[in-house]
Amino acid sequence: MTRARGLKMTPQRRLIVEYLRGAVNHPTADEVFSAVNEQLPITSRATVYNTLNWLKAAGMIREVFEAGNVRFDPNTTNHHHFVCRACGRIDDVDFDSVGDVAFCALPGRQEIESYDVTLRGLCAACQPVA
Amino acid sequence: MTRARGLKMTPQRRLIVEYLRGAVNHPTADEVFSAVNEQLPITSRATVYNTLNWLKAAGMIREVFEAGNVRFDPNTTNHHHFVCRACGRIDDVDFDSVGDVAFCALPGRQEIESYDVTLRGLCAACQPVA
DNA sequence: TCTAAAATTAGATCTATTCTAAAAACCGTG
DNA sequence: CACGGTTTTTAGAATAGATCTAATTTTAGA
Ligand SMILES: [Mn+2]
Ligand SMILES: [Mn+2]
Ligand SMILES: [Zn+2]
Ligand SMILES: [Zn+2]
Repeated sequence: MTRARGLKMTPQRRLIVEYLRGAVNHPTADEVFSAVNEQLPITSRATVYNTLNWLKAAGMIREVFEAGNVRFDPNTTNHHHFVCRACGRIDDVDFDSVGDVAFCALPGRQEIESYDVTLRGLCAACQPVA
Repeated sequence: MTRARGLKMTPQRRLIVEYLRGAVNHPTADEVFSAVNEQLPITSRATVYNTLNWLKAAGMIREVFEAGNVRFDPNTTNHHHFVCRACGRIDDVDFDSVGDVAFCALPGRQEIESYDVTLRGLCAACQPVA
């Protein structure tokens, strides 16, 4: 996740990439900004946004949109998501955990290249107490 | 789609609801604002946003997030979406056009209540010319 | 070490949305 | 039909997320 592409390595970029590598919770840009600033307290928002955009363009992270928020996903493998309606957490769901989606009889002449499934419900922690 | 819920009917609300009823393209708030202002040129953004939020709270429209934009969906039936990667259009995909999604072996103890599928690719109009 | 190119910064700007307070419209009642 | 309390609308201010800018600093190769 750290290969350069005509880019220079800097402490800011290193921290952003490291934070994303460990992130399991689809952080927002602001969460990345806060985390990086705990280590390097003068890091600017512009650098965080620029770096996130470059990583995205380089295909090293993805964006996830949920509940009107833009979040970043360091997992670039083909996978799905589970969203808890109570706490809002977004968990990865392995591609193979969901059986092949069979789409047929689509109205137009679309060419389907990929798909993703969003499962919604209550996560384990938000389950009512029996 | 026009039932009141303790709300008064006004020309602005009527136009917003009518526009949404006919909308097939998941309009943004600004597109609703523009369309309504062609008929009633002094309608304010605040009214458009307020009305959209009420309709959403009343379950008469839904929100769709794609490419970082908030869009509104007058189709409240259970359905999926197709997103064209070239032109960005979002088409409804009937729930029955997609075979049942079988999810198994999920990591946690989530309770799945619903799911939706986003199909991605090229729409008919954006298909390369053979 | 030197230097050109690239990156960072603070703050300005832009865009989408919400908030606010005053004016206008609505509608049941007299 | 006019009244008056309540609801709604409006313009513009305020807020939040994201991008842009121009000046300064850093990087990394020679
Ligand atoms: Mn993910
Ligand atoms: Mn739809
Ligand atoms: Zn939860
Ligand atoms: Zn298209």
